[in-house]
Amino acid sequence: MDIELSPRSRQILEAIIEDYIATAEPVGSSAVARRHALTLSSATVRNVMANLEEMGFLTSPHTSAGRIPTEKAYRIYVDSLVALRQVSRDEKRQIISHCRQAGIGLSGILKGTSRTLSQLSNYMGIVVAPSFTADVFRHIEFVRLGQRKILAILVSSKGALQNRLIETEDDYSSEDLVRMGNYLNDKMQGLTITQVREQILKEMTSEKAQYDQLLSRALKISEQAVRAEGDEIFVEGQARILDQPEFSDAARMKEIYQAFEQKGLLVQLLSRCMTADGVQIYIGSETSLSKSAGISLITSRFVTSSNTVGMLGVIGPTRMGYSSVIPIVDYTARMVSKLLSEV
Amino acid sequence: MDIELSPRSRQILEAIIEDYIATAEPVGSSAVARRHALTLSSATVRNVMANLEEMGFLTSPHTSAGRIPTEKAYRIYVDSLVALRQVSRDEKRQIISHCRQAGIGLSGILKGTSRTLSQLSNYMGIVVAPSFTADVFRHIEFVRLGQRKILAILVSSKGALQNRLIETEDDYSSEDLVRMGNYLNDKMQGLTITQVREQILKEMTSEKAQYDQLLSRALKISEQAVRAEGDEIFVEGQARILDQPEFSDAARMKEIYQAFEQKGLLVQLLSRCMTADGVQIYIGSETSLSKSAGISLITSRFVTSSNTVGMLGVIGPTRMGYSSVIPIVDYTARMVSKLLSEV
DNA sequence: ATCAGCACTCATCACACCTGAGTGCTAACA
DNA sequence: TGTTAGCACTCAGGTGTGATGAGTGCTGAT
Repeated sequence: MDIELSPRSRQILEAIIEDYIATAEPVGSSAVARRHALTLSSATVRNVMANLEEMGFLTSPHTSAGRIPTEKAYRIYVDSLVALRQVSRDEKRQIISHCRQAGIGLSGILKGTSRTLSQLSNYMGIVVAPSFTADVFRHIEFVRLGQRKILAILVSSKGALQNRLIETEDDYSSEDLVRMGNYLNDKMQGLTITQVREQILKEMTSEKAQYDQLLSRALKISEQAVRAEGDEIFVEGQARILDQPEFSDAARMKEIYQAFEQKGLLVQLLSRCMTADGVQIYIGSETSLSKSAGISLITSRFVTSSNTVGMLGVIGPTRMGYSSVIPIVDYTARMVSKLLSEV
Repeated sequence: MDIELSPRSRQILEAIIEDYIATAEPVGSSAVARRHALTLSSATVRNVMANLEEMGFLTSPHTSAGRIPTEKAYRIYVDSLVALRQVSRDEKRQIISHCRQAGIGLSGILKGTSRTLSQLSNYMGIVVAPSFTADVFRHIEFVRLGQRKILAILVSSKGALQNRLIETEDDYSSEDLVRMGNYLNDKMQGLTITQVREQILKEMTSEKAQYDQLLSRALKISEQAVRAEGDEIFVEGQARILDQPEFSDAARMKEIYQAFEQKGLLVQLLSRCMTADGVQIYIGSETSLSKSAGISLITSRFVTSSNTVGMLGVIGPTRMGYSSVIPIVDYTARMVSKLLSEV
């Protein structure tokens, strides 16, 4: 497809996209000819633009307006046209210092990170805390802390640890707890943690559990131990999106906010990004977020010391400053990984 | 002040407020005369309205429009005019069932509660999880769980418990931990938990700590144990606020969202509500939220089994359906208190 | 292949005008 | 004295008209 594009066409397309990103207004032929010091007249540019429109890279909102890039144009732009900016020294400094700032511990850093992303990009920053429910179960241990209080320690195959305090209705002896642990460690080898939970839930309704009081209660506790705590997700800079001229219209904004309110949707969207390495870019309908809202998403993975994987990124309008945001997301992901590996 | 108001004036004021709440449009004299089947002509109503305007209960956006209530009007309305609706059976059912739904444990219930509030009121639901930093410190204990892993158990004078897992850089023996505990229990009696933390921070910089390695590290750990975990706050239904016609204007919306983004502001606002019992109502500028945004807040406290206090409520436009929202907030607070005391 | 020129389109703006809801005031009435 | 009908006045908002200008597509010359 893009082989058909002559170098000149590509250059013009790039110019249009960048102009549009800068101004948010349809760009006309003369603007391209002028601002980009091409040795071409506006008429020639017009011809090229007509071609580009036919190929589906541009549309015009109406006859006598300039043209605006389509999703397809953005796609080819980020794939092959955009010249990525370097992350400036100042930005690097900010990323490193601000990420730590918001608080301590994992969630503190991540919160700070989402804020930093939002600040640097001027769009919405978003961070999904690593969850290790996809990891393979290795070992579980229950420790009796006191009356009706149990500490569950869950280890995944990657060495990730998860501690959880559980308060129970009845009291259990240390021996009971050891037996519970052995039972699970024996039965659940090789399953992912999500699967372990499913298995437990299944057994809870089984015949055996109906008769065996201890087993039944053990399952209940275990279930709490492996239950996925709602994926922590940090969104910062929601107000910033209102700065974008294309969202000054109330109806569209409403659409966006409603989409975000179901955080489940976001998580789902973002978990797709977890599998691949490096920066990933979703443009407009590729996000499969609200159909018409013209939103783009730039994400990257990060890794913790215990090898669990989280996701961070930036959400903004399709008309986003890709050239600067992409490197920022990339660099931030690296830095967060580094920061977390030090802990 | 409101003694000056004749019964008729009050009745008319009430009618205007309720009309305005229903329609969000300035209400004119004839509308009042007609819709409320008063045996009065519009001319008479006009006279009364002129009085009310002079007294500061009404303003007109411009000469030939109707009048809209001022904050002062809303104040007197909620204080003495409004006829509170009963919470319907259906709503009660919803409150009870939905609050439990979102998940388990405290934060699950609270999340569900904020969603329920939002759904029933059609405004924004908001819940602040109880924090016990204002409670008086009673007892702290450190338990060694394993290499470099400590469990801190903090008890407040009201009997509230807080467990926290702490990972340390160095390893500590059980004896070390007991000594640390004794030290704190001894020194910090009678202070609130917030004060305890301040005290610890102070001592960390003291001369003694500079020389005493163990003390210094003990303080560091203790500080983590009593550190206030960012008050959990659940906001649900942010998109709903866009339904309100008065916020269809983009600039105002932006203001609102920016205000909410600093959750600190919200927390501050809400912690004011913690002291008093029963439903509290803040109208417009009384919220000391963004000055011009015309926002009201209806809140009530709830109490957990361990006697810590949280806050829940509804945020909406000043032009809010007070008559139905107030009872809903009231009832929800009672129900949540009950729900939590069962745990 | 490039470009100057030209006719054409159409959103946007400014201006004027009209309409109607709502007001304040006054004078009459109970 | 309180209430009401009537009337002149105000002013936001809608509608219509014409001018403006940015931008286009096409054509014919270079």
